[in-house]
Amino acid sequence: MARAKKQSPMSKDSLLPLLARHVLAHGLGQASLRPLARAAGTSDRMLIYHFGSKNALIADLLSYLARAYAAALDAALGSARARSRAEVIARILAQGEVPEMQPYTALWWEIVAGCARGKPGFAPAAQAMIDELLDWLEGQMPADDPDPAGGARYLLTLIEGAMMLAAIGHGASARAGLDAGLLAGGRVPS
Amino acid sequence: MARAKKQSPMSKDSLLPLLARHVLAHGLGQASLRPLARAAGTSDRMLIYHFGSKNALIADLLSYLARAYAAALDAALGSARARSRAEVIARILAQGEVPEMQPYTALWWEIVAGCARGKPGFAPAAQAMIDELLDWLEGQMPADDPDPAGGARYLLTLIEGAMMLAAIGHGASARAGLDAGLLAGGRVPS
DNA sequence: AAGACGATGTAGCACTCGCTACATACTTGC
DNA sequence: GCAAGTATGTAGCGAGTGCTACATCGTCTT
Repeated sequence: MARAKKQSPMSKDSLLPLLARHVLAHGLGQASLRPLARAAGTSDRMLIYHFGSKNALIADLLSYLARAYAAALDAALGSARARSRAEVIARILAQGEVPEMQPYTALWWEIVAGCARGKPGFAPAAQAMIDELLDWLEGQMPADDPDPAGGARYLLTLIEGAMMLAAIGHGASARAGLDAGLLAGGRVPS
Repeated sequence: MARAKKQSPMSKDSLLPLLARHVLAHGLGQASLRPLARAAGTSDRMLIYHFGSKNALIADLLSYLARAYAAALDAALGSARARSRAEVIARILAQGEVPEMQPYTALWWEIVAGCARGKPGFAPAAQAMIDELLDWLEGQMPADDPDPAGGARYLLTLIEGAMMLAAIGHGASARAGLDAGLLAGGRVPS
């Protein structure tokens, strides 16, 4: 009755971390079966065997990556409230510089592009990752913020815009925009 | 001396619009030589002949698309100043709904993903498109805006963040964020 | 012990990829 | 008219794609 059967040393659960490591390093565009299999120490045959098809593998992988991203966020970010919205932004943008987060940001735009083209499995993963970030933002909002929920979404919008501009080499515009929007204080016209 | 030689009916200039139409419809991911050639009424052989390599073709194509995007923006957008920053955002987001602009937004995220992976030719095209949008935004800023340049960059950041959230199906968060950020008027904490 | 069954390797299929070699037009300069 | 060069078609190469057929190996049940 002891269910402690040796079990195969290879399963979805043991494969996914290795596959994730590979796509974080090399991107989803290069994620074809044979390179993935090599990275996981197995064969394309086995990947199909375990996941059924490449599409299913990618969907499982994205879902795993969303969970891994959540774990990385939890591990790397504090949960103390900030004193101002500007400080919330500063914290998350500083976080974007941390080396272990950069593969996620590189991968992120491939996921967004996949969403825009309607690829299956992409939208749920993207939404899960944004949900996670939004949760963290809400927890960071200053205690005296007049609208923590709306403010968190406002900051989320700014953050993602700034990350996109940074990705294409327009980071200076993003910084100027954040300064103009956040540091203008009460003088921001509607 | 009459330079009106018949000239070949096929050249980069005549091919690029047809190639652009194809990638706008089907995405950069499906942009391999044979489908592109079919869309342009020629052969892969001829594409290589005219552009030298696929990389060069993509680079030329992205540069052409950036110019086409600028032309589409000019044609579709007015140049009258808005009365408020919120109105500027409303105009550009309404523009995003216009059918002839949607292929560009779908393509946009593939370009961003290419930038994030350092693909050659992607960053200049992305920067050109953002420069164009930024120019238009600066021209739209209200006459009484205290900081038109910074404000335009601020709005650009918000717009791109909102478009990204919309692309992944998180448009509601983006709308809530814009409302919280722009409609709060002078009560926005810094 | 025998058979069933899950796990894995090997080989390969039909296809697409970017690109090239070669042959052939067609136009142009003399 | 003829050589030269430019433009185009055909065929194919070697590599990579997702995926499958088949054989095998090992464990587990009975």
